[in-house]
Amino acid sequence: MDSARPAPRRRGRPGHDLDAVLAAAVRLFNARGYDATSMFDVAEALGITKSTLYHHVSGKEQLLAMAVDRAVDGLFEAAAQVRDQQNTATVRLQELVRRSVLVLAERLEFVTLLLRVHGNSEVEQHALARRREFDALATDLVKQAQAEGGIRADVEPATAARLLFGMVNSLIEWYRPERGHPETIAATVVRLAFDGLRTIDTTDDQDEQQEQ
Amino acid sequence: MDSARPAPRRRGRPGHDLDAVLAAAVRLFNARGYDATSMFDVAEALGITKSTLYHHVSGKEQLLAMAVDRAVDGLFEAAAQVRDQQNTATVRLQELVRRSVLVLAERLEFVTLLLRVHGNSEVEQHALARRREFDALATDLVKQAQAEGGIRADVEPATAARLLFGMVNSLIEWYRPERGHPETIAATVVRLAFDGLRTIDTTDDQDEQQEQ
DNA sequence: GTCTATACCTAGATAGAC
DNA sequence: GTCTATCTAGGTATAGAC
Repeated sequence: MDSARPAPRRRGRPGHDLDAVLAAAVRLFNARGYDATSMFDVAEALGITKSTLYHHVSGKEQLLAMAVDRAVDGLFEAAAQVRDQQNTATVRLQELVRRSVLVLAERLEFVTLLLRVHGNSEVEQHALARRREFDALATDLVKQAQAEGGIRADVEPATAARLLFGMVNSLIEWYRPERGHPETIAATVVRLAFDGLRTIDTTDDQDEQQEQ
Repeated sequence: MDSARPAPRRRGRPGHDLDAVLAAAVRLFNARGYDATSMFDVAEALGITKSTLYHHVSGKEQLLAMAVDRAVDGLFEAAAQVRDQQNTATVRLQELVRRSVLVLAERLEFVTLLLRVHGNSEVEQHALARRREFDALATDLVKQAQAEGGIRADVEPATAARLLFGMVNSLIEWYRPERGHPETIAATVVRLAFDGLRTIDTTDDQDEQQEQ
């Protein structure tokens, strides 16, 4: 469930389990790009040969598929949790942003890979389709929030949604676990997105924590 | 100076000029990724053979270098224009955001390529270094704006700058010329970033245009 | 300025021994 | 589960004729 470094290694003796292989692959895919990373590179990072790597996985694409699935699943779990809430659309939109940030932070490497997919294969096209699904869902929530008067209506819903989640997604470029708790950064993103950068005079949000 | 489609073709008779070659290459690099695009693909898009392509350019990396240079140059020109203004840091930050959006929109394909570089070669590392320079410059402006009380000080300058320009940069994922004038989208980004999504009661900004 | 032909290399993936 | 050896496809780049 986690992409942590130490590699749990379940039972096989000296062997690497699938999670360890995936973690090493995804790390390289993100650092150099999927296409620029060879199966030799992945094998080398694990201290094994290419052939041994192929004993663990069916091919390069399988690694990509597993990674983007973990990212997509996380995002849709967040969306499902938000959908089942009994709040206003505006609050649910805030919640979706917050939970999206948490997913990004906790599955950072998987989401990073997802957001860089081009559509060059069936696997990549499927990933893009699910991303579009998520975008549509977010846009719809923005539309509802505008209709109930919770957020400004002078911006196209699709535009607002894309800028909003563009800000969220930009986290993959610089967020690292050392830079603070996911919950803290999530709160910062929500605050900035909804209240803006400008100095606020009337503070209706009392938890003014200095970030990090 | 522009990356327009029709390809000026200066003098050589049936020949392609460098700008046309670059435009075709960059379009493919963005659509499939730099590494996933072969020189054959570029040649095919131009209706010539690989060898002929190599008559025009020294190699694949030269195409990448030219593209990212156009992007970087645009961003630093914007930064230089802002630096020479006699405004408050807050207004200059707004101006940097606005002009950055304009550069993104006008050099969309070049900037897209720039923002996807990994650092796999000298060319890419140089591009990354210049991006970091721009980030530092933006962070500094945020710090100044906070010091003069123009924007909220309860967020780390580096965090605010990265989220702010993360929103700006996310434009490359969805902005297309058909979606509206660059100036319009730039105004929307500035409004959203500085005033937030939340409904505003007191409108101190009178140009409330419905976007697109 | 464009072509055909090709050198040279690295990629993904497999065979089969241990 | 891991290895060495190898197949095959496709990549960048060049030589040299027209």
